[in-house]
Amino acid sequence: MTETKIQYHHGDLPTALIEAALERIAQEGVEKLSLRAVARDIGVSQTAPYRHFKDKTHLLVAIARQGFQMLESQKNLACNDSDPIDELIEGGIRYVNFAIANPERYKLMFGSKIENRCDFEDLMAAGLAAFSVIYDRVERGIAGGILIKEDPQILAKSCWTTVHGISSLFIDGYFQDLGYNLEDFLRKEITLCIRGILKDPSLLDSELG
Amino acid sequence: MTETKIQYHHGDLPTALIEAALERIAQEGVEKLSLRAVARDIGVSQTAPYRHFKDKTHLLVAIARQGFQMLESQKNLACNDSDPIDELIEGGIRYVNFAIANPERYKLMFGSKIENRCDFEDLMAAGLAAFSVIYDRVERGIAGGILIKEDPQILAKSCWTTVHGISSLFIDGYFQDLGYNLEDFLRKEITLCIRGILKDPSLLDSELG
DNA sequence: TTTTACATGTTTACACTGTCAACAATAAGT
DNA sequence: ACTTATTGTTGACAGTGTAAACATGTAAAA
Repeated sequence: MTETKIQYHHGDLPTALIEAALERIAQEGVEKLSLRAVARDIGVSQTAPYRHFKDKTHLLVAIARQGFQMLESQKNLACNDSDPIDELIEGGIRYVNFAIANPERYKLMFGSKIENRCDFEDLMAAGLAAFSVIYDRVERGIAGGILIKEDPQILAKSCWTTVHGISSLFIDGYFQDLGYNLEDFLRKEITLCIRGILKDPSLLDSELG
Repeated sequence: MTETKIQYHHGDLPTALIEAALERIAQEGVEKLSLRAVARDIGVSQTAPYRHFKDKTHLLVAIARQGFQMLESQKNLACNDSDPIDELIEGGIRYVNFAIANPERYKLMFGSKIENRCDFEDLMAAGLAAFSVIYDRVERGIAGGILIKEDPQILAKSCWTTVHGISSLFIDGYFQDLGYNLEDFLRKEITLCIRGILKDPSLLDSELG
């Protein structure tokens, strides 16, 4: 008996807006997203969104923040692996796979579409929370004597740099013709990064040519 | 005797457009750039640009392509250094410095502002030409037995990933509070990357804690 | 229960954008 | 000199983000 009557009050417009925006973003790219079009999709007036989001940017920020939370849980998935090296590598692969599976969302999370992203504290916080998954693992790796004795900030940023760099170059089309199966390519690249921060890099010699 | 008469024909509108656009981009960001505003700056009608660029995107592509050429020459600067390891590290530092010095331009070169960048063959070619500077050095490094015996594509992409990842995270504000002097930070990060592809990583032990 | 206040919608309007079509002035080629 | 191509201009259209004023439901206060 779910009547689909047209009612003045939508019920949950904020989440409806986010979902509709996500659909459009996935379909036609972040760059061409129009707030009015999203409102049209839901069947609501063009200014209705402004009751829930201060402006277009704030809607985008909400979507981006959600993305960081997804990213965080993706990386946490690989946690039950006992080997810290494997843990880092598998987490990295998961990261890049998320980015490639949700390219437009990823662009939104990092690209320049959100102007002055630094002003959105909760967004930055979500980004750093996702980062802290890497940080914690690296810290344990150092404590366990597996990684070199360096500032964990430095090592963790090295890892983040690698997965973000791969994701973003891939999405931008610069890694188009790899000549490799994607999974193999990722594994190699991420392994090289980890090799760089390993106390005994020869541990990974078996993985490389 | 340079008369500043208002003349119907501008003389060199294409480069004037690029320069004015660059100025605006640097000042207020790629995202808010308006073609009409650029035309206004030069004192030309709003549709004049269309005689020289098919549309707004084509102007942006021209600017981005120019950026890749600058990047290429920046990296080539560090070429007279005989030590291939130093060469790679110094080139990398130069890369990131360029990106940080020209953040909005860098965003344009990689961000999603140019839709379907893959369709612009010359743009992609300029990007790959810049990449080939890295590639060549890596190839020599492998031949000289300094880097591990792997597909140079893999190793070169590892380097590119690192410098691009650092640049882009830095520009996006995620590397805000480093706790380090920028130069030191860069050197450490890039050194870690190179360490990962070195046949004998202990060569760089003196550089790290 | 009635009334009042508030949250959530809508309509209208404005300034701005990218870009097209039609027209005008200059420069180049015969 | 006459024609043609190049490079400008004006005017228009559809689309955008968003502010202001107004309308409608809903929840709390009387």
